[in-house]
Amino acid sequence: MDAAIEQSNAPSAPVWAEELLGWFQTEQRPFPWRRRPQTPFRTWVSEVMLQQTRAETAATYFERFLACFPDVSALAAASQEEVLRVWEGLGYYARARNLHAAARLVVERYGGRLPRTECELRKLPGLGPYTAAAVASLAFGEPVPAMDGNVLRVMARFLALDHSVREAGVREYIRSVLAPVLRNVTPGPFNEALMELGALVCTPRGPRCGDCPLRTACRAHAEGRAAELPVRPPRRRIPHYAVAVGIVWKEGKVLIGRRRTDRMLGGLWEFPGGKVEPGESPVEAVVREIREETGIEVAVVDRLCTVKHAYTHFRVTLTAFECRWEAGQAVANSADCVRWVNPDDLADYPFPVANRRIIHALALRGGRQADGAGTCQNSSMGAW
DNA sequence: CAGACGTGGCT
DNA sequence: TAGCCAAGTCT
Repeated sequence: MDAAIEQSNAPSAPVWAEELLGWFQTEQRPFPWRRRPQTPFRTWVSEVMLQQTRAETAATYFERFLACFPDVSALAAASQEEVLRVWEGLGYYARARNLHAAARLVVERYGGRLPRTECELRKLPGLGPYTAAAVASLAFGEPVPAMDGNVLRVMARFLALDHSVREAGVREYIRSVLAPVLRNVTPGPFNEALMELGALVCTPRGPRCGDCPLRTACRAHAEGRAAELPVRPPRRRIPHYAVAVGIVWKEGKVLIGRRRTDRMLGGLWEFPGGKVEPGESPVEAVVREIREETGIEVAVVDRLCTVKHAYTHFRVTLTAFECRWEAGQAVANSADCVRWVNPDDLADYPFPVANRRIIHALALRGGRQADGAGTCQNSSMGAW
């Protein structure tokens, strides 16, 4: 027909974008952050929780977190420790520390109101390229693409890109494709729809192209290689460490230390201990590590449990020993601070999951370690 | 820019 | 079992 007439119309969204929005309307999952009230704060919290985290996992934490901290003011008024306690088990604890710090900034600098633009949001700690765009578009309707792992994968297939989406140039290209579309759709739902499509249909492995609203426009599908894209870099092998930790008893209390905030698991508490060095037994290691870390002398009384745990870039086998304080005053040589606490109060402190398992084993064992009670009678000690 | 940074689920 | 993966950010 007459192309000139078509061009004279106001720009409209491509057909595939409308198909996507229609699909999202019927197929989206009912997550708590999609229910009312949809405040910017709730959107922000959900986006941070969803970083590198399954939506089902984030959902359970989301409800509890919002019950504890219903708005920016409540979060800003809380202590970092309270926030970490609620975040415990969700991982990537820098997210919680940054979220808390950002809430305080919002109260101090923005009168308790979240900034409304991607550009301003980007200045807050914990809001990177993705989250700033996500909050700006979902909460405030700014027409900017929110490009998370789902969107990058969907678009790498949609456009049949042969280069890794980790390359900055590839991301910029995808942005250049999406940016004009965003101006002709409702930005929030469109961004959410693209992510939901990646989560439900255009999955990393075994994409369900038969159910995809974009299949007629998808280049990878047309070429029969949706499952082969996007190209992935090879994974590195991760090391495995043996770690020994001590539950050190003194006058009915046990010793814990808080990890420095700039380290892994920063701000969380843990039992003292450390890596078992080559040629060293776990018992020798725990005595040495506790001496180095806290300055006290301990004697190993019993083995409590062994916990295997996989972190992102290494694995550990943790062996926990019950120990008796022998001499010295505990000081924080490597920790942020150390504290003797009643074992019943361990529930009040944020601990990493591996340490929480040790606490669980301690509770199952029952009883208390009386001072001076318990000697190293276990005949299997030599095997440790 | 590559590596650090958690955890649980699935294969 | 061990690896891969899940709505990234920071340095």
